[in-house]
Order: sequence, then structure tokens, then C-alpha cells
Amino acid sequence: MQIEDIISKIESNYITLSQNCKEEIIKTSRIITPLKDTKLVLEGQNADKTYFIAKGAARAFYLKDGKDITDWFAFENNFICSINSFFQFVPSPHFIETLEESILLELSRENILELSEKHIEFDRLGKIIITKTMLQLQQRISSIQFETAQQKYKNLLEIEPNITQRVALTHIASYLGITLETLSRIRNPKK
Amino acid sequence: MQIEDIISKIESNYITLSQNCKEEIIKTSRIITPLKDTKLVLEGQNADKTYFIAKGAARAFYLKDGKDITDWFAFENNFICSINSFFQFVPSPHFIETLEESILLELSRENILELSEKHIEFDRLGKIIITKTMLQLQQRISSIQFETAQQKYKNLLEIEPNITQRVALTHIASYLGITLETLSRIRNPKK
DNA sequence: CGCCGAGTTGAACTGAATCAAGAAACGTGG
DNA sequence: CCACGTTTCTTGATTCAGTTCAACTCGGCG
Repeated sequence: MQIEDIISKIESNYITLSQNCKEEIIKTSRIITPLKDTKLVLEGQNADKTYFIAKGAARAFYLKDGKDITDWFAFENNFICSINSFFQFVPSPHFIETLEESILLELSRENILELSEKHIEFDRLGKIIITKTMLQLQQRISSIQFETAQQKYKNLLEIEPNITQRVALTHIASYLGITLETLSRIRNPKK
Repeated sequence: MQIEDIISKIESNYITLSQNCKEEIIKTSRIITPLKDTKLVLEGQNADKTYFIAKGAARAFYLKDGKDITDWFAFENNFICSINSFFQFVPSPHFIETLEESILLELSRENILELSEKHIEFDRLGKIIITKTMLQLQQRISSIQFETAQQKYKNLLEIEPNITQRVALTHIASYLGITLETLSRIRNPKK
């Protein structure tokens, strides 16, 4: 996959970019093609990169009392970063790792800020992504807050129907805020 | 309170605005001074307004199986809107109401879009607010997801130390995703 | 004063967690 | 392509935090 293909994926999923802007993206970004289970960000790092997933999947997770808790999944045509670190310039509480062999476009915060200054469509792209993320988080809060384990799992399947084929159940369970055992029982009702 | 005072509150809490931009805000916005318990948004409405709280407090809530569930609190120097309706152009799932007699600056989506087009600082203001909201939601998810009722309450008090003096416990309980009874027991341990 | 909404307290119940074993599936090397 | 070890998932028994339902208290205000 060429960088032009990746950028046109961004355009068709988000917003059209000017030729100038695209050229500058090409100059300042880089493509990486990590294998499955590659760490993109480590806890404690200044995680000043954002990744666009052209192909593959990734997750953000953190360790709470030694337990691996998934906080976010991202698949094709979505962006992933350590939002705390990226936006607040603090050490990342999260790890980010690929869940499959992937093709990613890596952009640094510095380049993103510069691109946003120079190209109004790029600035708008940023706003769109942040808004989308905000709405997804809001959605997730209602789901976590007021639904049973069963309903939360169903909701997730509606949003990401194939997630069970791509992601380990342990990660799905921790993302839903339930234990692996409970998830297993939900999936195999009284047998 | 004059509109100039309100705008300077926005500037000191968020970002400096050009003279032009401020004049246009003055022309297109309006100040409202609702009493306590005034509904600003009703469920089902196209809620295309955002409110800046110069003084007072408000909450967004919805009815889940007839039960009143608080989704968001906002106090002085913060903005509140029905984020689903405002950003996605759908009927609002939320009500929004004041919790105290308040002074609010009301801006319509239309005016906000126009201001964002014309004034880059205003556009940036929007981005700052959305980013802040996103980070707060993210914060809230970890709190809801992996902490005991007790810890969630403590966390809230750290962020909003005076909330119990300003907001009914029922609303705090539903915001935390616990029952009023549980909240009461947390506040009055084994007596 | 008496009522009413908000908060408290008590007792029984329950959904999900925890702890503990075992079964499948997976992959690596012989 | 099979044997073995490792990781992932399932199943069962027990426990517990928080809910539910119900009764009671308190403070404000009409």
C-alpha cells in the first residue's frame, strides 16, 4: 500500500484535503508495518504520535494493579493515540499495541500542529476526529453505567460485529468492565 | 453582569479573542438568567444551542425507564449542551436544566459555525472545549469502570469539592451510577 | 403545625467477582 | 503431522458489593 492510498482512505472517511496539504503529509509522516502484538507506545512515554490504521487493528490498555485493562480498540480507517499524553503532554498511562499485522500512518504531534496551522481542512479533520471520539466515549458511558454485562456485550457486537474474531475475549471482557468468566457465561448461556 | 464581563470570563478561562470576534459574539448571542430548575432543553428537541455558564450550575439528564439519570454537571466557566443533538443533528436524548439561578450566554449552532469560519481563535476555542470534554469523559470511564462506589464518590469530590452543597444527592448518585441509598451509606459509614 | 420531599437506615436479594479446576485451541519443534 | 507445553476459554462453587424494597427521620415552608 502506497502513502497515496492511505491518504485517500483518510479523505474518503473524513474530509477532502488540498494537494498542498497531502504533499506535506507525505513529507512529514511515515508508514510503519508492525507485526501482531507490537507495542507502539509504552506506559510512561511522552506519546506524541497519532496513528491512522490503514489496515489492521490496535488497542490501548493500561495496567491497573497489575491487571491488563483495555481502554480502546481501533480498527481500519480509525485513529489511535494515547489521548492523555497526546493532548495533555503528560507521560502516557497507556500502552498501545497492534492486535494484528497492520499498516499504519504515523504522525507526530509537532507535525499535526503545523499541518493544522497551515491547512484549514487538516485542522477541521482534527476537530472531526476529536468530536467523533467524544461522542463515542459519551456513548460508552451510558452503556457501562446502566446496562447489564449481557447488554453491554450485545451493544459492542452491534458496533463491532466481528470483534470476537479479531480480538481475544480477555481484552473484550476488560474493555466491557467485566471478567473473562462472566463474558464466557454470557456467550454460552446455561448449557 | 454585562456581556463584556461574560466574554472576558471566556477569554480568561480559554483563549483570547479578537475585538472583531467579540463584537460578533455580542451581536449574535444572548444572555439569559433562568431561575433554579428551569429547563433549557427538553428531550426530543433539536437542541442547537450551547450555553456558557457565567454564574450558576446546570445538569444534563435523561430518563431511563422513567428514572432520572444525570449524565453531566456543569458549573461556572464551563459550557453545556446536549452533545448528541448539537453535534449529530438528532433529537436530544437529554433534558438540560439549571440547578441554581444562573447567568448564561446562549449561542446557537448556526452562529457558532459562522463564528468558527470567520475567526480562527473562535474555531480554536471550540476545539479546546471539545478536547477538554473528551478528556473528562475518558477520565470518567476509568472511574466508573474500575472503582468501588466509595472511590467514585471520593474522585468526584476531588474534582468538585463543593458539589454536595450545590446538587441534590439523588443527582450525584445517578451521575455516579449508584443508588441514592448506597451513596447515603458511603457518606455515613457504619453508624 | 403539619405536610412533603430529601435523605437515612435496615434486611433480604442478586448479578457479577473471585477462586479453583479443567478443556480446547494454538504453535513450535521433533 | 503428531506430541507437548502454553495460552485462551469454559465451567462450577462460593462470596460480596451494591440493589431493591420498605419503613423511618429530618428540615423547611405554606
